[in-house]
Amino acid sequence: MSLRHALLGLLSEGPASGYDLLKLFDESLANVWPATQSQLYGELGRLADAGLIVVLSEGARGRKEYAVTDTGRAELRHWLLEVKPVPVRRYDMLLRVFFFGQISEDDAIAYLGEQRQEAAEEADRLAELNETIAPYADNFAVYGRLALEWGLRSSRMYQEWAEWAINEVKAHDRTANPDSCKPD
Amino acid sequence: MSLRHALLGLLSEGPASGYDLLKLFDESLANVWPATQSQLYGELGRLADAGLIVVLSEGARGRKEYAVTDTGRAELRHWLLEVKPVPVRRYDMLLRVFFFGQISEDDAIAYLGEQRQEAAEEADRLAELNETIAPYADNFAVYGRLALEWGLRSSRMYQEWAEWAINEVKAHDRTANPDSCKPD
DNA sequence: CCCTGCATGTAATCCGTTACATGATTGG
DNA sequence: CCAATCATGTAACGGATTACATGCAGGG
Repeated sequence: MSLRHALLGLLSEGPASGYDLLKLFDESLANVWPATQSQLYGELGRLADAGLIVVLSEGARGRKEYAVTDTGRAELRHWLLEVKPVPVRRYDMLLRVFFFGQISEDDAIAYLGEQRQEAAEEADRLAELNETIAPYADNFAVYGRLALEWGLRSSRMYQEWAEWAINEVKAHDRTANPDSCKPD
Repeated sequence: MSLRHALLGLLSEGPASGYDLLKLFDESLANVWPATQSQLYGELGRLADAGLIVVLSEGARGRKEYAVTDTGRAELRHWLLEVKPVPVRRYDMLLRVFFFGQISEDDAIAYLGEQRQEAAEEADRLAELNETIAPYADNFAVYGRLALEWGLRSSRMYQEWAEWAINEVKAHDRTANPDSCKPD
């Protein structure tokens, strides 16, 4: 149920409409907790029903501006301080690695090479993003930078692992076929 | 839809029952793609309906032994070679970091310290697991080791990041309150 | 006047988790 | 004979994705 806390967190910096929040999500939280429009509006309704947020004002085109209530702020603090984060446990990419026995070693190496490449591109993308953030902006920028650094380190690690794994597969290949000789 | 491919992958090393597969899941795939018993039996039924697997034999206590069909093997290969892995994009732990503005800097540091600790424990756990795997066992062991190495590098990176982030928050604290002086 | 952007909602479907439910076999 | 293990299934619920559906307001 982290979407609700993400919304409470965003609203805790100031009132916003569903539309505003959707943009905030896409700008800042997309890399750690994506959400779709329909999910977002649904959750806002439920948050309002639960009294964690309220409609501050209604504007043009049915625009509703929401603000966090004290109950909502308390819930956010509770989640931040007392609820243990759930570690990620599903890696489509690694699952395939278990089944490398079903494809040729060349195909396995090609797969790992692609992963290496994607990780490198992700690292570049994040490094660039890092440049565009003003050094001392709002709270989101300051703390978002910590998350961004995580992404950078993560994609670098990913890249290095893929390089290491390619060599492992090649070594395994040589053990299995000691007479064959393939070019790099 | 990776559960289905995980099942096809496991079955591609030899026939097994739902019960067998459940144990295989918990032993080898739990860290990259967990599955519950009820999910597994449901998916086996759907795979059989779709003709990707067949019931080889029925044993005692209603035991059904499944085997992959050629269609199933083709589907597995297709998934391995042509379907791009979906990158993980939801990090409960990092989402909280964005909202550090809502808690005190000491609380933020405590949070990061816990994460550092958990990462260290995970690294130890995986290092130990690495020792228990026979050097040249079956395909799963050989390639599973690649995934395990990923986990090791990942938890080390996580740990180092948390240490770095703690210092960042402290530095930010000192910028905000230049006169205060806290013990480490 | 029309297109773009603002703005909100609903419905269908899938995947995953938790809990419930049941029964057969085997070893001590 | 009893407990542990083998073995399979169903039901309820929640969260996420995709697609559908609608309509207003402002600028060119």
